[in-house]
Amino acid sequence: MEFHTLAYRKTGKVVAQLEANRARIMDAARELIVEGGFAAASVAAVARKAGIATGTIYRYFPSREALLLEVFRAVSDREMSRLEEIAAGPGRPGERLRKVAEAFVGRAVRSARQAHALLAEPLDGTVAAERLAFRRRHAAIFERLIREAVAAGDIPSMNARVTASAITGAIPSALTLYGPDDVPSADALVDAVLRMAGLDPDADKTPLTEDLSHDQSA
Amino acid sequence: MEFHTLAYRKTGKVVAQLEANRARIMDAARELIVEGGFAAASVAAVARKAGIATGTIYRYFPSREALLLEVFRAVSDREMSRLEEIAAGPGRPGERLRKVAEAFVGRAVRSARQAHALLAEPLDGTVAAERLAFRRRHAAIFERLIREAVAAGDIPSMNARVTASAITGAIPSALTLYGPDDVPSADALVDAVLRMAGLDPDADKTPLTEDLSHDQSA
DNA sequence: GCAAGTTATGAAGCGTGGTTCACTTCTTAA
DNA sequence: TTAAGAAGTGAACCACGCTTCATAACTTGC
Repeated sequence: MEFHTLAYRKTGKVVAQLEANRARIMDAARELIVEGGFAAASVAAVARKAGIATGTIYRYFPSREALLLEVFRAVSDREMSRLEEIAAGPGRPGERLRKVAEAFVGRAVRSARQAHALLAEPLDGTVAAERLAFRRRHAAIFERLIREAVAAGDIPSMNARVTASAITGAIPSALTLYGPDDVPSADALVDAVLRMAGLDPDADKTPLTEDLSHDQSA
Repeated sequence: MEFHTLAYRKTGKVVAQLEANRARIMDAARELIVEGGFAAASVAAVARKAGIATGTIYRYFPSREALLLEVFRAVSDREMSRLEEIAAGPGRPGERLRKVAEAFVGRAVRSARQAHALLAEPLDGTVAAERLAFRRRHAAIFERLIREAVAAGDIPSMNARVTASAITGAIPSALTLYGPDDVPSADALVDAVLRMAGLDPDADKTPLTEDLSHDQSA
C-alpha cells in the first residue's frame, strides 16, 4: 500500500502534444516516401522534416522499420477501404467490377507518386511483406467480384484467382513502366483490365478522365 | 626502339583459366541470386561460392554493381531472344501473340525462382534500371504484336502500349503473388493474357495456319 | 634457378545509416 | 521554488558490406 506523491503526471495537454508529434513524424515520413521513395525516408531525414532530433523518433517508434510499416499501413488501409466499399456496393457484379477498376486506376493515376511508392517502389524487410499483403487484398477483391460475375453470367467462366492476381499486377505495371511522369490513359488501362476479366469495355462506358493520353492504335 | 625481353607473357593456358574463373564468378552470382535474391549475392558470398578470395572478384569486375549487371544482362538476354524469335516468326499476329505469351508464361512457371529474381525481386541502382529496360523490351514485343494483330483484324482496336505494359506486369504478378511455391496454372494465366489482348482463349488452340499473304505494315 | 610480370589473397579501411545514451530541458505537483 | 519524473537532444556507437592494398603465390622466358 503506497501513497506515491508523484511530482509529475501526464496531463491532457502533454498527451495531446505527444499525439501531435507522433502524427507529425508519420506525416514527415509519408511525404518523404512519396517524394523520394522509402530510401529517402532515413531516420535523420524524417527527424529533420518533422523538426525534431533523430533520437526523438525512438521515443515514438521502436525502430525505423516500425515507423515505415505503420505509415504504409495507414496509407494502404485508406486506399483499400475505398475499393472494398465499392466492391460491396449495389449493382451487378460486372458493373461493380468496372467501378472498382476505375476507382483503383483513377486514384493511382491521380497521385502517381504515392501509387508508385505503395505498389512498385523497391523495399525490404517487414514492409515488403506488408506490401504483399496489401496486393493480396487487392487481388481478393477482384477474385471475389470475378466469381460473382461468373455466377451471375456477366462474364465467361475463368480461373478467378489467376485472373485477379494478373489484374493486380497489370495496373501498377502499366502505370509505372514508363515512369511516374509518363502516366498512361486511365481509360485505356481500365479497358484492358475489363477485357482481362471478360467484360466488354465498350458496353456502356462512363469516361473517367480527360484525354491526356497518346492513344496510338496502329 | 626497344628490345624488351619479357620474362612473363600471358599464355593460352592462363587466358583460358582467367575466362573460366570469370565464368565461375558469374555462375556463382547467378545461383545466389536465384536462390536468395540479389541481397544474397554479396561479394563475400559470391567469392565463397566461386571458391576464391573476395579481393579476387575485383580483378574480374570493377564493382559488385557491374558484376550483378552483367549477370542480369546475360540471363535476361537469353530469355528475351527466345521471345523475340517467336514474335518475329511465321503465322498470323494473333497466333504469334498466343505463342509468345505461352513461351513467356511457360518459362517463368518452369523456373519460378529465376523469374522472380528477374522480374519481381527488389533491387536498386543500375540493375534496377536494367530491369526496367528488360521489362520494356517485353512490353515492346507485345505492343508490336498487338498493333499487328489489330491491323490484321485479329483483335479489336485498343491502346497497344497500355495493354502491352499491363500484360508485362500481369504475368509476374500472377506468378509471384502467392509465393514461388504456389505457382498458378500456366494455361489459366495465358488465357487471361489473351483475353486482355482481345483474343478468345477458347478459339482453336492449335492451328498453325501458314498465311504468308499478310504484310506487316506497322 | 632467377628475375620480371601477373594473379590471388584476406584482413583492414571506409562510408553509410540505424540505434543508443548520458545529458539537458521541460512539465507537473507540492 | 523545488524535486521528481518524463521528453528531447545529438554526438558517439556499432553493424554491415563494398572496396582497397600490401603481401604472397604463381607463371613464364632465359
